[in-house]
Amino acid sequence: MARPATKIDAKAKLLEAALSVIRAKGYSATSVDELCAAAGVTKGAFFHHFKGKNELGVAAADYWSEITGSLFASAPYHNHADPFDRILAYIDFRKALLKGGIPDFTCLVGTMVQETFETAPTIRAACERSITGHAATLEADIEAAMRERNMTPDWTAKSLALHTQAVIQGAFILAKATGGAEIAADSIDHLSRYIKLLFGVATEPAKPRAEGKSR
Amino acid sequence: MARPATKIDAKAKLLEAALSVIRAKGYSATSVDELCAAAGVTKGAFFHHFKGKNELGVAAADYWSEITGSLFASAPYHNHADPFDRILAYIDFRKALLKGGIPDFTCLVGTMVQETFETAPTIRAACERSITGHAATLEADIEAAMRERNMTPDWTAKSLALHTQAVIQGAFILAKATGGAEIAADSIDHLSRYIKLLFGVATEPAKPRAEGKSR
DNA sequence: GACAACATACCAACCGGTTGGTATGTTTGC
DNA sequence: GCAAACATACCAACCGGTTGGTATGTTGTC
Repeated sequence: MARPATKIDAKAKLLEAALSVIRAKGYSATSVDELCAAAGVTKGAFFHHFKGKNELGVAAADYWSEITGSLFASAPYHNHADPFDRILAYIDFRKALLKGGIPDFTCLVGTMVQETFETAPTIRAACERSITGHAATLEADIEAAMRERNMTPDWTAKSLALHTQAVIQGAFILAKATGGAEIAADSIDHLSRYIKLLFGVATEPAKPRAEGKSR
Repeated sequence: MARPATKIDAKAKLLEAALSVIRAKGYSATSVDELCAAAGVTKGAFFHHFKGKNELGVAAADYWSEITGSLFASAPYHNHADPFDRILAYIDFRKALLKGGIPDFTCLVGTMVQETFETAPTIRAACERSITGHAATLEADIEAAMRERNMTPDWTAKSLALHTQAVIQGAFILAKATGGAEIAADSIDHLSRYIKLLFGVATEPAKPRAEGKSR
């Protein structure tokens, strides 16, 4: 057993603190001292578990992958029998997560990679793993939906899966810029509409072209 | 005439330096000293022109709006007679800008707002102005294209204009995460495809549904 | 008693910002 | 028309606080 059990482990508390503090203030603006204060541990504990701030950054990104990985793995959208329905339910799920304060629903690795892509290669790589790894879980459903319909489009399942992540990350930026989630939700609606159109599902009350004007 | 003429103004050099340094390292990680060194001026000059680092941030965002504003205003995509063609040409133009190093084609305000949305309201507001202002230039063409086709969709021109910005911002994040522009280009292709589908333009070699399986 | 898990105390470098100062206009009173 | 008064643009040196990081304990567990 070995675990002291009395305490929830300084490392875990530091990682948990990192998620909230970095999402609110960004990676560079978050100091080690502040992280320790938020976690309720001392600096000695910090440097006992991490060689330096960058290593904490990598660990935070990996921890984020774990947390979100299990959140999405156990999410109800997998219950749909049809893979296409799972894709749409996934997007609905992402939209439903846009609740609470902005730091609460935005993405840790999306925030971190913006600041570190040039200066901290190990953090950049950890963020890449997190994003592409999550996209890969979607790719399978997209591929299945394509196969089911015998589609041979000029795009790949992988690029569409990554596109969903781009839209979501971009929606977060708009939310941060405007100070609210409304525009982000609209953008995710557009993503949903796109995927329905791609797979040939009618969405609109659509009365396209009524009078002349062909194009 | 009065112009010192000998020098190009310390303020202008600082703003120019801010664009490149902040895009590469982020706002928080960029120090005033570093900015001064990159601009070739002293700290005294910095604080003569700006009350503090945050004021420089606001000025940099406004300067970014100016620079990009005139870049897009004079871009050739406006030459198309049909508003819908202008939209597609705009997106092509954005894709064509994905050249050179990542800090060279990514967005200053998209980067800055991620770090400052909670801690520096004035910078956040300046970034919002920049993004929404740019989106507004697109909105007019979208509205015109909708009117031309007598469309009454369940989305607005404004939300679609902002969605294009979300996709582009998200594409930048993917570029930063993967260390290359390829995935970003793919995502912009998806955006182009979406808009064509929305406006009822066939894009694909598309052989949707060949055998049974209706849905 | 050895070792992991912490805490305490401390440091040199760097941070944003201030200081007192100079050099060069520009304005205004006479 | 010219000099005092003021304004602008900039600079080098410096300041106190904060930074990431280290060196050295102390404590609890096997």
